[in-house]
Amino acid sequence: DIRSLGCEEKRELLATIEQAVAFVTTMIFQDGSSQLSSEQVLTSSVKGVVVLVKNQTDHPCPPSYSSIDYTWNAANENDKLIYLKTEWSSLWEQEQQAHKKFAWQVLFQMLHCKVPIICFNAKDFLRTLLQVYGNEISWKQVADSVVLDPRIAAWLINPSDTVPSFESLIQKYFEKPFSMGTVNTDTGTLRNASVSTLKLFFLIYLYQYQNLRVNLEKLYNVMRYLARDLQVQGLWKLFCTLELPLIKILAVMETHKIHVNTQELKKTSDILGLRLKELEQEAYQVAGGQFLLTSSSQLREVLFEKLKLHVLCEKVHRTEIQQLVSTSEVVLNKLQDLHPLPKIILEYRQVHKMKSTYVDGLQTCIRKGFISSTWNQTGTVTGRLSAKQPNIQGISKHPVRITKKQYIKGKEAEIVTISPRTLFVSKKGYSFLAADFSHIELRILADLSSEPELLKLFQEPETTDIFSTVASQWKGIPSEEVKHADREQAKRIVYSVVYGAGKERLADSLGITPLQASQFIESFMQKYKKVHEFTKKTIEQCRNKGYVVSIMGRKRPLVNINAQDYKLRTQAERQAVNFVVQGSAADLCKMAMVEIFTSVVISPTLTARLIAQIHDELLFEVEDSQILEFSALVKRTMESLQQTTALEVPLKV
DNA sequence: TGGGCGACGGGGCAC
DNA sequence: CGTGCCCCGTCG
Ligand SMILES: [Mg+2]
Repeated sequence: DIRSLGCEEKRELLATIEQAVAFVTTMIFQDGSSQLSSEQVLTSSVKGVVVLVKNQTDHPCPPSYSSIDYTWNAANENDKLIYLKTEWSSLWEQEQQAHKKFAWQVLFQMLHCKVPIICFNAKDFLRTLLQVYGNEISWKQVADSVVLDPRIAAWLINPSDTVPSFESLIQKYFEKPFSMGTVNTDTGTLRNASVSTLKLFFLIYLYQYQNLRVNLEKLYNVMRYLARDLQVQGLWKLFCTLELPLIKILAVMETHKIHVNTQELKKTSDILGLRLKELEQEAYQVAGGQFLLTSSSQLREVLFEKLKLHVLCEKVHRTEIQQLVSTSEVVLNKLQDLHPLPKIILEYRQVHKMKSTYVDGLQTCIRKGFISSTWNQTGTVTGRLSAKQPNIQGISKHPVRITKKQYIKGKEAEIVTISPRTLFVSKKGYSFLAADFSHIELRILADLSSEPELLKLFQEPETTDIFSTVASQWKGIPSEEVKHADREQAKRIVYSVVYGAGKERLADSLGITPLQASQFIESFMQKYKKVHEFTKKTIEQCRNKGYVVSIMGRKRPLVNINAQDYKLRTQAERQAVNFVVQGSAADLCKMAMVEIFTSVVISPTLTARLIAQIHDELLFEVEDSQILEFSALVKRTMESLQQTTALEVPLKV
């Protein structure tokens, strides 16, 4: 505990840190738990930080473990365990001030000496440091830290393993038979602790910390094995150059708060609520009774048992598991001419979705007028990011129009449009800047398949809009005559066919017959032969290796690729094709994030902050005076990834 | 008997 | 067709 150290001891400690070969660290929460105890990390507030300082051992690991320009060291009784308190009862006292200052000195040195910091859920650790020392430091100061996160390593090795826990990693890597020879120090360190002179009531705390020491030593060893595994699987570079730098980017992003227009939020919630009440009454009238409009099972009863609407309609969708007649949008659209109820339900659903998810749902995420999403780096199988509370990647784009009778009588207009994205407002003197890759997945597909027709479209400068051009070629009409609907149809056909949509699915999404859809699929395969070859080749490679690989070497194992079961096998085939394209797009967007972050950190003047990543789009908050300079930098950086990754096709932002 | 809780299914938004 | 998050209702 640094609070018990004298002046000389503090100096010694800083010297030890300078000599360290690694740090293994975790936050300690108010309830005594650490980041290693499974989940529940955000519920309890942070009490302090424990750091295991790894020192050079007399017996370094055998060379087989040190092939990454780094020597992994066996557990050693010289390893030091430090406790840094980060929470202070009152900063009025000089003593506490001094402790806080010294704690930061220790952490600052750790973060800047380029010695790896191993931390399970490193993002939460970095974010907490930024929050605790927010007044003293700039976010740019965490930029050159070297953090290793075992959870991310494990996820890269097996992205299907949804959030591996510390315990499961121990099981998998540490308690393997072959690890027995190298690691046997856990009970040793416990016994070596000479605690007999300490007062009794300290024993329990000491035991806790010794237990923690054991676990941190284990974590260090787990990271050793993971590092080896990453190297063997060719994932080490991806880990070091893309996923690790992303940790701090996400940590910094989580410390940034976005302002929300709470007054507008409240107002729209009320308007939507009134409209829902109206629709509810209309629905009860035409249905001839009350029922829960939000309940699909009750609606099913009304539509198909009471009114028997489905018998007048052939080929209605059924639900996936229970194989009941679906009440989904597609089905309700088909029923519209038979009865007034489906139309009412459709509007009710739209308004209810808007209110519950985007307005009231957003409201629950607001703290003091601001929101900040939690970003999950290991939440997808394709390498994408995910966000929650709020899911800022899923905010509706399309506005909803509400016709209102009387809200504030006569004062307001009859029709109001509600678009959730306008509820987010930038700081005064700043603007939001969005930069998105244009048709990134299609470009990647063109590159991976080397399809000449597709490549040509992207390489020719006269192609202003890819899907309009595809539509004009498709329908054999001049590009000026391509309508919005034609473009949308072309877009749907392209993405549907590429990812293996069946004729029924495509028919539903286009509102055509399955026969027409199957003809579309056929002629698409005919026109873009190399795309079809690419999908076949991808599936074949997956069958042989058991996994597929993205542009940057990200892997997705698909055991079902050789399954007997037709449904499982074909699903794996579609997942394989989708992964290569979606995963590669995720690679590129992450690379853009890392490069732009680095540029801003280096710049003494740029202050732009990343607000969100929406898969192929980066959203920033930029000082108004820097918009021109920064947007040029962003565009240049993103587009030059073509050269970085040696793509045949240009990237457009 | 009834409320709280988690798992699950259906539905719908994003890319 | 793929990848997510989140709403709601149902059920045990
Ligand atoms: Mg785009």
